[in-house]
Amino acid sequence: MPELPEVETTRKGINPWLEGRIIERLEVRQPKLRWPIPEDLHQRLVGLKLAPLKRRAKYLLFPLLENSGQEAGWGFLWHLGMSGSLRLVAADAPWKKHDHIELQVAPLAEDAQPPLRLRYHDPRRFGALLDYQGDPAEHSLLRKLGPEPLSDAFTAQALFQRSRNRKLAIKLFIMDNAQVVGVGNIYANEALFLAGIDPRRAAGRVSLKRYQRLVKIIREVLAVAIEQGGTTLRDFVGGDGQPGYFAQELNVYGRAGLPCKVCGTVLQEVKLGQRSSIWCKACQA
DNA sequence: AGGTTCGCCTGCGGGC
DNA sequence: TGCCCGCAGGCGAACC
Repeated sequence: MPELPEVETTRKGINPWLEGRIIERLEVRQPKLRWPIPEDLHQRLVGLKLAPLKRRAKYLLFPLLENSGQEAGWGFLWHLGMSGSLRLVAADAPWKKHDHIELQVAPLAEDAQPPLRLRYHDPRRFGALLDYQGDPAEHSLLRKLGPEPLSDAFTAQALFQRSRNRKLAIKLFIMDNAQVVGVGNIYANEALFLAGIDPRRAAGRVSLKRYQRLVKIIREVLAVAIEQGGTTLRDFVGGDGQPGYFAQELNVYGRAGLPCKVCGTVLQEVKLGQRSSIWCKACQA
């Protein structure tokens, strides 16, 4: 499932092929994603120009410009859900099962390559494609989001303060988008292992010192994953390469019942908020 | 308001 | 080989 590093890698990978181009066509074969794709979106998009793609949390943002280069005052956002991927394909690429959407842009004069199209593939259809008006940060889906994990606004101090008296498990606390965005199940498990914190521990019972360590680790893990994403997911053009997991070594995720890579103790598993949580009872407390 | 559960989906693996 | 079932999971919505 795309976590923040995959979304960021996608943004970097597809932006060079889209930025500055005029939208010629949006083909929606399956409008039923998590929310229906607005019916008239395809009509309203044609003729507008794509500004540089942005990202907020796991949302890809596509701000729009008038042909003149002036801001259009709106744009669209794209969430990949659990199984979504965006790839650039040749114009004659056959539609595969679960290919739902294609965006076609006009090439720039200086584009050497034949025009490519952005194809959205999403078997489980938990993704979303919606328009936003004005400032995307004001959109209802983005408005209440916490800080970006790689920004200065993400601090141990804030996490510590906001967690006081909270009984919620620390793992669920750091997965709460209001505290920090982009920490999905995989990274929550991995970060807590690296920080030596039991995922079940009440967020309010985690010391400032441990939050400092945790914040540092979340930053490092995500930064490394984005770097590696640049390697493993470099090819966004052609091919069949469904973006997979990061090359990064996983210590606990998917390893319940296997020995801890550090101490050999059998890794435990428990459900927290319906998501599997794996930890080492010897290394994490 | 904090905390918990549901529901949207398809692919996959296990049991028979 | 095929069928049924349970499970996975981001995250907003609905609930207590």
